[in-house]
Amino acid sequence: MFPDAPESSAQLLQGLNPEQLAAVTWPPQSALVLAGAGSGKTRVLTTRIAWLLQTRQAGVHSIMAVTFTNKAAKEMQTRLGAMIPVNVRAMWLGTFHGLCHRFLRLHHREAELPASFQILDSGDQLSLVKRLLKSQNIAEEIIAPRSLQGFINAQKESGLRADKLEAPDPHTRRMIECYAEYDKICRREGVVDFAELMLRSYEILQRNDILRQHYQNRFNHILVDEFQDTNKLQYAWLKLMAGDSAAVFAVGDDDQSIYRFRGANVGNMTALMHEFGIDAPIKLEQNYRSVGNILAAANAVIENNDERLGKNLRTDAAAGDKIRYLSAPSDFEEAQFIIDEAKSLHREGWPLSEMAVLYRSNAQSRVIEQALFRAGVPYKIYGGLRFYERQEIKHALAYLRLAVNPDDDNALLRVINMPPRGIGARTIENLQTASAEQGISLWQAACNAGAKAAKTAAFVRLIESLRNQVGQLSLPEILAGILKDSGLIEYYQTQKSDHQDRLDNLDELVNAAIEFNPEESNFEILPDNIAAADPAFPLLAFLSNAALESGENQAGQGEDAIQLMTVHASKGLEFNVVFLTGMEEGRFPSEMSLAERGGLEEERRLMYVAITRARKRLYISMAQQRMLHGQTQFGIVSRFVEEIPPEVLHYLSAKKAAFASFDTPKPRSDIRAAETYQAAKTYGGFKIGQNVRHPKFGTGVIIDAVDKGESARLTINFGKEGVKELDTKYAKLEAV
DNA sequence: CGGTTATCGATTTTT
DNA sequence: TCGATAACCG
Repeated sequence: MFPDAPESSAQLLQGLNPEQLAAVTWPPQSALVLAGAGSGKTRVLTTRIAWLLQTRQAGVHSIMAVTFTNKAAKEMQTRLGAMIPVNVRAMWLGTFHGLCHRFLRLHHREAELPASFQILDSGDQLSLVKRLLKSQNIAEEIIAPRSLQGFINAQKESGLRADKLEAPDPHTRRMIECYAEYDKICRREGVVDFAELMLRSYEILQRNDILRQHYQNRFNHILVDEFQDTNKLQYAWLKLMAGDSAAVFAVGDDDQSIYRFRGANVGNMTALMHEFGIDAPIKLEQNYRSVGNILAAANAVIENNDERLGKNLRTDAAAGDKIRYLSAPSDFEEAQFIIDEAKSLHREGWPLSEMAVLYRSNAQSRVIEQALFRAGVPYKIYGGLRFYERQEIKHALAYLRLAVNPDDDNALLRVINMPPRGIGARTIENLQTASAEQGISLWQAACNAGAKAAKTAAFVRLIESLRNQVGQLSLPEILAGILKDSGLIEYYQTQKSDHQDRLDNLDELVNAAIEFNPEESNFEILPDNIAAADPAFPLLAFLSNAALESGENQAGQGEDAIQLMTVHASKGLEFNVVFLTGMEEGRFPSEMSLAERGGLEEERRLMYVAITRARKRLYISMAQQRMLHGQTQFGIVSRFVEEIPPEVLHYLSAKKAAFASFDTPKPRSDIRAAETYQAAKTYGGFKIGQNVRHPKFGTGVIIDAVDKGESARLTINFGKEGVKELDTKYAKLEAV
């Protein structure tokens, strides 16, 4: 089946540098590959799999490859397919959650789950939590739904069930009780949240010797991408899957660990080394992406972090352009600058799609977006609400879920009165009381109540007839049918606003159903897979897919547009031109992160990620004045900019611009002009928003002032030195 | 029941 | 500022 092994494997390894070659052809032992940004990480990972297969050291069935995102999994799959003729689908290649899902479908009996179990996405999870709090009569002020949701997920991701938890205080005790109740509801309704997919799989492996041994025998090679992002539970799961014999080949970069806030544990990297007998990591330090000056900046910034495994990127590329830095008078002018620059680069022939505007938080995108819109420059924003999160899509899917499992209370509540069919809060409350009293699902309660309540009975009939179609009609037929029969389409047609978008999305959903191929989903198609024989199989597969896939694989591609996204969202991407915006103390590094232990270092890693996205040209900008949350905020330049060696920076009219704006404030064309003017009042010769220098504290910005006649009391933000209150009578302040 | 007003709060996010 | 969510009234 394979071409002659030695020859073709030489071809496979062609063009790898010595570090990469060492990693790819590492003996069948565990390894940690420290792969810097742009060092060919994905290539190493995929080539190693291809090499293992081609040299027959491993068969497809004995390899597991894990990623975090569907995108990364898909990319590995395609790249692997291009390298070597192999049935990649037979391999366990996918996301942590995708593989756990597959595992639970295969072993749903051991997992004590119904064959038709459904996956809750975070929105579903939140509504379940809210429902639970209401039923327990716990006010939102006592326990916020989101905090309970976070609590439950955090516990699950540490591998802890409610009965294992100890309460240090009464408040936590209530949370633990809610956690226990939450799991009970999930079991009753046959639903599983994201963290549960992992935890349940882990527990089965732990408790079931036969299964554990089966998988430990099966997988000889476990390859993990973005290992620095794994959480405690994922690491424990990997350990169980690996057992004593499998070689874990983990690729990651501790300098790009930016997801601690959602449970990622960089400590897993050193833990892996200790527990899997790895003496030293393999370092990939040759960077193939960025020009010298950009790399120098990245290295210089990240060197300020203490807790590192140690790694320094190098490149053969020329120094290239210097990093262009602009201190703009306002967010408005910062945006304008970016647009002018992007337009001129575009005229020079750079595609817009090769330019990215990065910001720390989503709220910062608005100014830039508006400016782009006015200038007529096409742009694409990442990170809006996803296709499968839209309400009309969730409504439609809820009907499908009821078709598969009517006991899914979440789904029932979502659509029992959507479109409005006269079943109001009162009726629903009655159903909920009945369900709680008799320990039955809302659906069963609705069936019982049918005789008395005509409207409820009509809904029950609607769902019944839907259920009868399962196995009779095809998935798209069922979907299109229920959209019509339920009145959902008609409802949106009669709505005044944003109806067309929603109708288009529903059409899109039907299209997705037509094109959906269950065999390509997360299910492993095996002759003995009971799920695959179920008449509801296409529906189940489609729904699982919708929950696990964000669904913006091909959305809006084609047009040449500037890419707007948060720094987080940019991880893993690269662009010829990057505009790194909003580089102000308090925004980046974010004020909130400074309060957390290790927060500053994580922000710095984020900065490192941002810088290393750029191939050829990097712009860094800050706004001395920014409109945020309806208020004008004054800021000074981020300490991270000051960590960049001056010799790789090129200053663009920074100080001139600063003076110009405050000495001669020009009326701005938008409504905010009035507020801009207010900042021009002087206090002891200084103005709010002005930059000043203090002999001891350095440079700062005046954020507030109280006039005291002769002198003034100024509140000044000195960045690293903190916020000080100084009197102009005593403090030696000079304007900058 | 369903639309309208008031209130709150606000990094980062994948599955 | 703006958006989501909750109480409120017709």
